[in-house]
This record gives sequence, structure tokens and C-alpha cells, in this order.
Amino acid sequence: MAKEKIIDKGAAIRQAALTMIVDEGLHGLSMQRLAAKAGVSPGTIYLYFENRLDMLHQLYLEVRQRSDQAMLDGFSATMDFAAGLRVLWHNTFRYFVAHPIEFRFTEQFINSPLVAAVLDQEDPNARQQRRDFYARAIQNEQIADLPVEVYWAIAFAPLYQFIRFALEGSLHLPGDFQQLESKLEITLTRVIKALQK
Amino acid sequence: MAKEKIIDKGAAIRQAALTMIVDEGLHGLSMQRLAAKAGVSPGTIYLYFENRLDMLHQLYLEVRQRSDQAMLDGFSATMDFAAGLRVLWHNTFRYFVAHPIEFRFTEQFINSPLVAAVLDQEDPNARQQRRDFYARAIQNEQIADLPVEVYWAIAFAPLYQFIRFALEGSLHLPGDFQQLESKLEITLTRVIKALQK
DNA sequence: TAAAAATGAATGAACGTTCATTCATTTGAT
DNA sequence: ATCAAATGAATGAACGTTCATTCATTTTTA
Repeated sequence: MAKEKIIDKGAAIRQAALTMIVDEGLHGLSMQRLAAKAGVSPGTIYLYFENRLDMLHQLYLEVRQRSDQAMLDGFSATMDFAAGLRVLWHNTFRYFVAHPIEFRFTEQFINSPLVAAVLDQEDPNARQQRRDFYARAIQNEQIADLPVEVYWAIAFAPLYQFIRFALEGSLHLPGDFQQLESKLEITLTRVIKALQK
Repeated sequence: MAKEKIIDKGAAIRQAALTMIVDEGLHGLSMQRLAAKAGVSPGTIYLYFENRLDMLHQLYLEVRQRSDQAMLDGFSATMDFAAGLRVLWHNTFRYFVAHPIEFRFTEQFINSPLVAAVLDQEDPNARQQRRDFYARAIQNEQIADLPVEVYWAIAFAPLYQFIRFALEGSLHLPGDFQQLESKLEITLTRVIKALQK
């Protein structure tokens, strides 16, 4: 009943584009070489995307949507602060360790001027959930009443730096993932301490 | 005795290149448009740089050298941990708030695959000083005996995130810089708390 | 006036994008 | 059940432009 192999050209293009960007940079993505790598003709790309810039925007929004979704798995803004932050941290860490190409693509994109064009198109639900969580934690006196930039810089920047380390390192060695998760836990514990009243 | 105006073409090229990259991305830097913007002919660029890639590498290493120098101003690895970290944070913050283009260029570059080619050419003295400072702080029990990734993620990631916020925000408004420095100080205090034994 | 610095026209390769064309599949009339 | 008509996904050659780079020539400096 099921087809033996459905060749989804749109998916092939997306996949090839991400790895090309990660390997060669945003400037290294040429439409003709992308077509060759995706096993598709140049014209085909333009059936799926309006143009090169539109493709980059779409790629980012899709990748970002998926990681935002993964981050919120099992999370609720009404959770106890330490428990909620732990969920956010572990979800994010696991998702990006499993999807390193998406992590590096995201980092390249958000550090390029391209990001300005899509900032307002990011998932508003994810954003709102994180906001509510922060507001509630202050209200319940689970964390100090810190300015939002201070809160954000302490609560999340170490997480992303830690993921960067994890992806640079020797993740292929056995046992490394567990060791990393335990170091992540140490980091998280101290971050929570830093935010408390 | 001094010339009225010394036109340093090398400096004009470097300056124009940085702003072009910040405004249009690494892929937006074309040699011909760069020449036009720097008020120089295309061939002139090749008197100062071997080729486009060499220029990007040199730009990064020079920018990085200057920010590393600024960061270490008045710092010594033998300082008390809290005092030393405060010097590093404020130096870095002030330098990049005064040089936003260099900050954004650096962020773009280190998040691109180009960084791999120059990682081993970064200032080894700056690196060693930071290492010594970390080792001493543990030895003197001024901070907990944390894995280096944990230490680094907590001690510096919030600083760079905070600079990112500062550069996005309305720095041109009067009084904003002082307000930012006081928020930086709040962040630093909590980071130090997170690292202590 | 000799040397050094700078020029800018020229080059071929590569770029993003277009579009006339193909053809396997789906539709609908019989 | 048959088959002509219609569809639209996919192609890839071709377009005009822009790319990084070169080098014979001119300008500036000392």
C-alpha cells in the first residue's frame, strides 16, 4: 500500500541547503550548487521558494519553529521556576545535540543581518510562554526582581554557550553525552542559584 | 608639522569592509563595491591583502587583537577573582559599546565556518592569562572547582548576551549608558555568586 | 628621474533567475 | 473500460549581471 520511497524534493532541497550553509557559510550557498547537491535542477528550487532570500527566511522560520516546539515539550508557564527552567534547558540541550546542523545554521542566521527581516515572524506563543514564566517567577518570589535583560542573560546565555561547547567537542565518544548532561546540570544548578532572591 | 589629512587607504578599506559586512553580511562584501565605498580602486585592495579570504582573516585577527587588548587593560591573573572578573567585564563592555561595528563583525565571523581557519592564530597571551586566572581562582578557593566549560559558560556568556542587548537597545538616549552599566553590575554580582564555593 | 603606489579597464568564471519544453499522472467524456 | 485532453512538477539551457582578480599604464612621492 505504501510507496517504497517517496522522494520529497522540497525536503531534499531544505536538507542540502542547511548542510551547505553550515559547511560553507551563508555566502557559500549558491543556487546552482545547491540544486546539484539536492539532486534537483535549478529551476525546481523556484517551485518551492520565491527566490534565494525567501528560501533563507523560510528555512530559518521552520528550523526555529521546530526548536521552539521541542523546547516547550512538557513545559508550562505555571511550573515552579526551578522545575520549569530545568525542562527548558534539557529540552533545548537534547534537541540541539540531536540536531547540530540546525543549531549551527540558527546561530549563523541570527548573527547575520538577515535576521532583521524575520524577527517579527517568530513563534509568538513560545515568546509569550517564556514571558509569562518570567513574570510569574518574580511575582511568586522564586527569583529576584531582575531587569529582563539581566534575567535573560543569566538564565539562557550559559545554556547556549554550553551547547556550543558540546557540539565542538567529542560527542561521538561513548559516555560523553551523559557526562555532558551532568555538567549541564551543574551549570543549571548554579544559574538558578544566581537568579534566586 | 602634522599633515592636514593623512589618507590611509589601508584603514579606509578596513573600515569600509567592516561596515559593509555588518550591514549586508559576509556574503554582501563584494570587492568592487568595497573599493567604491572605500574611495579606492579595486586593484588597490590587492596591494593590502592577498585576496578576499585573506582580507577577512586579517580583519578578524586585527579586530580580535584590539578587543583582547582592551579587555586586559588593568587586569592581572593574580588579582582577587571578583575584582579581576569585574575588570574583564567592564573592559569588554565598554570596548564593544564604543565599537559596536567591531562587535557585530566579530559575532558574524565567529559564527561562520571561516573562523576555523584562524582559531589557532588568536592572541595566545590573552588566552593564557584567562586560563591562569581561572586556575588560580580554583586553587585559592575563590570559586568552586567547576569544569572549564561550566565556568566559561557562567562567567562570560551572560556578559556577551548583555552586550548584545545593549547594542540592540536605545544607546543614543541620554543616561542609558549609566543605566546599562548598573544593570551589568547586577548581572556580574549574580554571576560571581553562581561561581562561588 | 627613479621607484613606489595606485589606477581602472579587462577577464573568465560563477551568480541568481527565467521560461519554453517535456512527460508521467490525473481527469472526464464516452 | 478506454482513451483523448488537461495538468503541473520538473527540467536545463540560456540570460544579463556581478563576481574576484590581474596587469599594463598613470600618478605620486622622494
